[in-house]
Amino acid sequence: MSERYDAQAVEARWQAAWEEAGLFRATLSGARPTYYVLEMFPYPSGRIHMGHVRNYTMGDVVARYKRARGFDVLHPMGWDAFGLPAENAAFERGVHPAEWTYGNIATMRGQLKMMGLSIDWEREFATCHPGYYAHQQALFLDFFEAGLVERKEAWVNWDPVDRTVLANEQVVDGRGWRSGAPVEKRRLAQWFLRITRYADELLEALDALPRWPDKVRLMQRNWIGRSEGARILFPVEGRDEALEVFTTRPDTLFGASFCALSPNHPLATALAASDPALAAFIDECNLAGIGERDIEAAGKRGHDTGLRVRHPFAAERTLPLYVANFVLMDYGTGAIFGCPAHDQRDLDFARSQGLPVIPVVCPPGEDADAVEIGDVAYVGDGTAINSDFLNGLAVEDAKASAVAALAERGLGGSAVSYRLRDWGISRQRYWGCPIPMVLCESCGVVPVPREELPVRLPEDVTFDKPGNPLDRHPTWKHTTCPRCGGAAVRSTDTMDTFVDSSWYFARFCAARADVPLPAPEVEPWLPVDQYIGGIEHAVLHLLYSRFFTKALKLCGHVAIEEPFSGLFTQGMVCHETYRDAEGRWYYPDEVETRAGRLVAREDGRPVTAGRSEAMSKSKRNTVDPEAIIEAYGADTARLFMLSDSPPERDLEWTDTGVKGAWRYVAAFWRMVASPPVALPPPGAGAPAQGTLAPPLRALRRSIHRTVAGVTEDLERFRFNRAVARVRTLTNELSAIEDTPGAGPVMREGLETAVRLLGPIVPHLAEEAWRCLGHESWLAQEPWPEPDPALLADDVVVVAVQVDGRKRATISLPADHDKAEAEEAAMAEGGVRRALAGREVRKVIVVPGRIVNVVT
RNA sequence: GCGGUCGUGGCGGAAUUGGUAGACGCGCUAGCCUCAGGAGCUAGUGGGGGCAACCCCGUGGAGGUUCGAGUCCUCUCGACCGCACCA
Repeated sequence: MSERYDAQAVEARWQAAWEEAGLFRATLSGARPTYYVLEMFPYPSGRIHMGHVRNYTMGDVVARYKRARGFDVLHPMGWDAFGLPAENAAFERGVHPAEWTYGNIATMRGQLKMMGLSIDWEREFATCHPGYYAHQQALFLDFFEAGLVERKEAWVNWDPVDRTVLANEQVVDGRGWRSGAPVEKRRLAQWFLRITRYADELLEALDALPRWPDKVRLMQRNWIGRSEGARILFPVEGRDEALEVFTTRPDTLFGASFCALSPNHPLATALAASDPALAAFIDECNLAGIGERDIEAAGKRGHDTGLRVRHPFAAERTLPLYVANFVLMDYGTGAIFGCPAHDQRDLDFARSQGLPVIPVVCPPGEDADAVEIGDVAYVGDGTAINSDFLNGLAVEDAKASAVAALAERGLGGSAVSYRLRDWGISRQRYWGCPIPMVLCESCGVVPVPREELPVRLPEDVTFDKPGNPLDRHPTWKHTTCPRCGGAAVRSTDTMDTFVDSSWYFARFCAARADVPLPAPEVEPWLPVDQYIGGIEHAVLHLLYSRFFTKALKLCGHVAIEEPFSGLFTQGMVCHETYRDAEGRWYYPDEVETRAGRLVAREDGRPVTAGRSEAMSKSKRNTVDPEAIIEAYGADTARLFMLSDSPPERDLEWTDTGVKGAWRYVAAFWRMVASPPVALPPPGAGAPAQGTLAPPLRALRRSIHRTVAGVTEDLERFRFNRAVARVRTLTNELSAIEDTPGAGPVMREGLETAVRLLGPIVPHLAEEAWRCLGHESWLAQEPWPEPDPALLADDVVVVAVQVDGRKRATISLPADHDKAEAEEAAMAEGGVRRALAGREVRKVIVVPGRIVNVVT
């Protein structure tokens, strides 16, 4: 008996050998087709987690599989290395963000290498390195020149204690996450990328991404939120201006009973200057929490400006103009007309203000005179009533007529509005890519000359005070204006880290090039053939990358339309949670079972197991990948990651499941190291089917069917099924009898299984390949091809039903006809018994599938 | 509220896409073996009935279409996810 499989030694040996041989270097042979597989690169938080293991295992399976299929494969890795946690570490522990980040990268690189990933490490980069962000600044200038960059005032979350702008996710219950101070809405000058310019393109191109999950495309569609409607002008009484409003329901215009402005609408601001009560109301709205819950709690409130606007279709009709808390400034025009009868929000507001409710759409089949609106607005289809020239028209026709009439009067026309807003990329932080712009008192906004790039982050910064270290650095921001030569200041904003991740996929094609994206190196690889990552990036990262690709194309950097032609979103890795009576969380390795009860390992206090949830530090339900790899080896971890659940679904991490994966690894090794039958030497070729005994013939068919099945499963990302198939084959091989001819079949079976396992458990497979007497790299061996002649059985088993219930199975030649099947079915005892005393009315025969006898 | 996904043994899941439900694995049961290991081997394992051959029930629930439904349709219950005053 051979000794136990020593995963750690085997894995370390092959990892070193692969690296030394440079097997995974991505090269453009020109002769083979290219394939670019990419997993979302990690944030260097400190250590890899199980989500990374799952993500990178899947990507590695694809990379190794495609290599075996004859592709030149690009499979790179890098680091999404800018971001706030590095600054928090600096603030809390006094370590410089760069030092913290590069230290984490070193640790995590080592951990990833332990996984045996077939990555081209020569292309590795970190986005915080000037060699990367220098090019990002150049791209920013290109975008600026192309008119895609804009500096404008925007409402932001301002933390008055930390003196910084906060992202929405850093505002918890209306307070800054670190200072705890109530966040204010402030208007500040910010840098924006004009993603809205591409709103329609980004929307329409979703249809050209068939290899993206429907769910993601739908989420992006909703995020862009295109809606068609009308722009309407309401002349303001006593003022020489008109209020512009966007609506999707111009057909309900005759039901209007008020207009309302957002608290931040310019007209509201202007009116507030001479109306202290209004000013107070607006302040109140801006101070109120920005969370939806807060708004819900506040209810619909408004302040009557005293102004009245004229109805565009009936000059004699005027409507009150309010400022209302529920009107959003960043959607449409920041002002609405309210038709309470057919919009729930307007109805709520109208009821609270005592405004009239005029039904103007009659639901189908109802009497126009009897239409009444209670507490629920009618938003459905119907026929226009109480609407002058629109009366009798269906909703869609009424919309068209209303728009035409508005255009005729010069009081509006059709319009499209989007939920998508321009991308504010300014962050008042240190650890990010500096925005290469200078602000000059006389010249305004001036780009930094290209020869001065990169604008480097200063290293001598302090984090002991709140606010932006770049802004308070003694010298860094002071510079001269590139245009007039006068004193000027640099923009002290850095870029949102989503900018960094919006083009890294392209940079991997030419990671060290001295221009951002040299076409000869970049074009053969792009777009990414298969992108893999978490669903949490369904909108932002993936939408920004799509926008960036269009912008890069506009500026001549790439020729592609879309960054990722295939996208796969994997599920999360979950684990049970453990808490004691006081609500304290415990890590899985801090609890154990004693006398059938879960207790804390340390003090034996009882612990209850809660539901399985996504692994997170806060719930302490994480399992450290490195510990698993040290205990069982990377192959076991990889196998488990793939085998227990479909990849798009959440995976429940269980210790027993991991042990099961380990058992398979060890058992497979045992079978290869000491096979149950003697193997002929390698290279003898496939055994001749005709000479074999029936069980060996069947086994060979099974081998070739497994190849076909696993191939299809891998192509379709059904890794769990692929694993199940190889396990089935392994079970069959281990049951082989020592009969004449068994040796060659066993060799064929083992070699096939090893090749099929290559992408999944690469170290075990490589070791087994050598053990079987080969001297080549399994990692470079071609994928097996099934023999088509062996895919079809010569005998098939067909179920026989009587009135739809299975009564027997019959064996038939594979090429049987209907009559044959019917005859065999009728002869079957179970069928005859079930038919006793009944009259056969019909027999349905689907050859190879089923016989159904109907009585 | 709007949009979406999903409900299959004790558990994770499979089912040639309308054709033998429960592959593969975990767990469990019984037995064997042993240099007592993170073992290994054999058999069994949806529920119920029967000595047995077999029979009945069974894919969240209720209907429907069909020779035939886990799969399609309608309603319903439940879980999860995304968006959320988007005019």
